[in-house]
Amino acid sequence: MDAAETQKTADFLKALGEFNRLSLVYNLCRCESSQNAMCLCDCCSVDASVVSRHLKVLAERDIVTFDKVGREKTYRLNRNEVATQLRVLADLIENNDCKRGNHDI
Amino acid sequence: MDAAETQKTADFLKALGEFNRLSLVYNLCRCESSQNAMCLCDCCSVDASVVSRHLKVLAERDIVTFDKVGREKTYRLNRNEVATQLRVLADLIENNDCKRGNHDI
DNA sequence: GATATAATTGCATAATTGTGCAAATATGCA
DNA sequence: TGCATATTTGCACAATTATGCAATTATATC
Repeated sequence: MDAAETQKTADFLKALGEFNRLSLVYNLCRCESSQNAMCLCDCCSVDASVVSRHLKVLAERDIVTFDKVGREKTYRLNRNEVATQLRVLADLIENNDCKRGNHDI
Repeated sequence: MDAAETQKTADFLKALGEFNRLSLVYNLCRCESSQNAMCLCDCCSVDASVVSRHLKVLAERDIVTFDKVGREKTYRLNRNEVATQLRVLADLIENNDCKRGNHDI
């Protein structure tokens, strides 16, 4: 587990580990279809600019993906990728194989 | 998913989502036996007081547990609990059941 | 009791992060 | 072109967080 890999995992967890961002993730989780940012604003009582910035952080960590449709951006949760990352970490911790250079995350 | 539950999950992820704390977790992950804080200092190049504070944060979120042995505290990773929390979150996200009041985390 | 080691705490500080507001940008539509 | 809506960005500021150092507490050993 080199430092760069540790940092990357920490960044992923940190992106999820903020109340409003996690609320956005849960909100997207409820939606089958993509949602635009304005719609997502409803779930947290913060300014649209704040939602924009939080979504940017989530996108940087590949937690969400967006499509640009006209003047809107529609976001969707990368369910499988996020779930996989969490499970790989869970396995790593539970199976005591941190000592192996596990870079499959 | 009420706000308190969301906050709790965010706090758990935030505790893991910091480089030195995650390094401590990986370090404990490698150890079968408990490790005292001084030993853990070796894995991150920060002051002992910083390690002490990080371990406190991890303990507050039940990520690690400690025993007091003489003047030392020996820490161990709560492997199963941490892995379970991560997997519950993974399932929640993957299975699109955020809408249910899943409080089993 | 004196001394050494482990760990914590108080304090100051630097760095990061979250936030709101106003302005700017981008796009759609009349 | 002019206006409305969606989103981002610049800026300032508040809040939080990470950190190191020095002092303190707790405990073991001489």
